[in-house]
Amino acid sequence: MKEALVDKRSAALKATLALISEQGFHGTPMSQIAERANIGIGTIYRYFKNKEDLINALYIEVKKRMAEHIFNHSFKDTPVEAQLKQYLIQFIRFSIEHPQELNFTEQYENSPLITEETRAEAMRVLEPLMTLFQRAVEQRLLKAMPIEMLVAMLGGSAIALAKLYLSDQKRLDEHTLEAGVSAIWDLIKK
Amino acid sequence: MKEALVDKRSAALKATLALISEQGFHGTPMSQIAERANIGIGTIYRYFKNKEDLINALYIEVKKRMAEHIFNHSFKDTPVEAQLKQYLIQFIRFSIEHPQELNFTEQYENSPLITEETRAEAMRVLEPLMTLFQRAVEQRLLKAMPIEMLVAMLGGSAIALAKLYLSDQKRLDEHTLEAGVSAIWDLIKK
DNA sequence: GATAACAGAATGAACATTCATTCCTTGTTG
DNA sequence: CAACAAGGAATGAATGTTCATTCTGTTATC
Repeated sequence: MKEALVDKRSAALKATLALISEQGFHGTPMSQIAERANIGIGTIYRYFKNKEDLINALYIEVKKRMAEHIFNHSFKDTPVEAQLKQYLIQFIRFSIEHPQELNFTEQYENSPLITEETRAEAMRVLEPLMTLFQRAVEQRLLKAMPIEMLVAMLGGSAIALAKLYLSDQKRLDEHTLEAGVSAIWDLIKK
Repeated sequence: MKEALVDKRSAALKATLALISEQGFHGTPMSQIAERANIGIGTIYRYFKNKEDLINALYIEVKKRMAEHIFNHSFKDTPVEAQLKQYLIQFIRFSIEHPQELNFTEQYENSPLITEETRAEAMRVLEPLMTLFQRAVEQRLLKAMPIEMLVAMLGGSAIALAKLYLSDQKRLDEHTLEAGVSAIWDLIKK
């Protein structure tokens, strides 16, 4: 029965996400994950080598879901500026609609648990964004500085914006969101 | 003997900072902290109620040191734009010269260990920055959006910039730093 | 010699992981 | 079709380790 296999594995991942986003890595024992997922502790070890492996798999999965959302909800072949703004808006929307995901990834990326390899793997799912940046550079739309610097600052401010509207669960209306995204464009545009 | 008291207490804090910034909270047992600080485990408990208290105290101390650096290395009563840019430059300088501090605070701020109260306390040390923002608003220099949003995005991009130059320990020359800071000003300026 | 500082061994709780056992599905045989 | 195997999936109690905290004895200071 293939069904159950997929079921239990993803139940474990789902429980892990919910618990870690609230309690952190070390606040959430495997026993609690099993309980929340309605599976046995041993079952988790059928699908993941150990706790580290579980968390890593979750991280990659979440990153993929995020990237998928962003790129699937944006029209293609739009002028660079409009395209990038769409990406930003979709990223922030996703983050606000999926607080656990943002919480978890931020925790993990800022912890020493994450490996360079995993970081690189996560970078890879953002490839369309990097391609867009290349286009922007070719069209001389961006400030004259190292591209990683522009990407880093853009990412940092977008995440900060999303986090702000998660903590104060102030409503982020469409207009304010657009204003924020425009500001971020000003950050990188020539 | 007040001397030794200060000595051992700060030795504990120093060791905690170094170890946690490399190994994370849960990768660093109290025993290791004691060893590194050349003190007994029991001694740590003379100065801190428990591990949580130790980490919290360290966090506040680091934040204070950071704020002190920023505000002491900036001239006062300068026009808003120049003043803010100075703050940003000093923040990034401090972060690059004190990688452990940035690592540690980022870890802590993104973990569920930190309390709202501690967050508020940390905010308080940045009071001069908030005052400057108020001045900027009065002079209508900033984009028309909630001030917390501007602060958040500014902080996010500055931290991202500092982190970038920590990971790739690429040299961040004066010129590039200025360019980055100028970009961040564009992010918030009207 | 009294008081405070210090040290590190002892304690006990918590936890990740293992593994012997049970359960369930599917296939096989008469 | 009923009875029965076989094999993989699932389980959770048991294990061994790690670690925060406490306790007890020692050393320094006045």
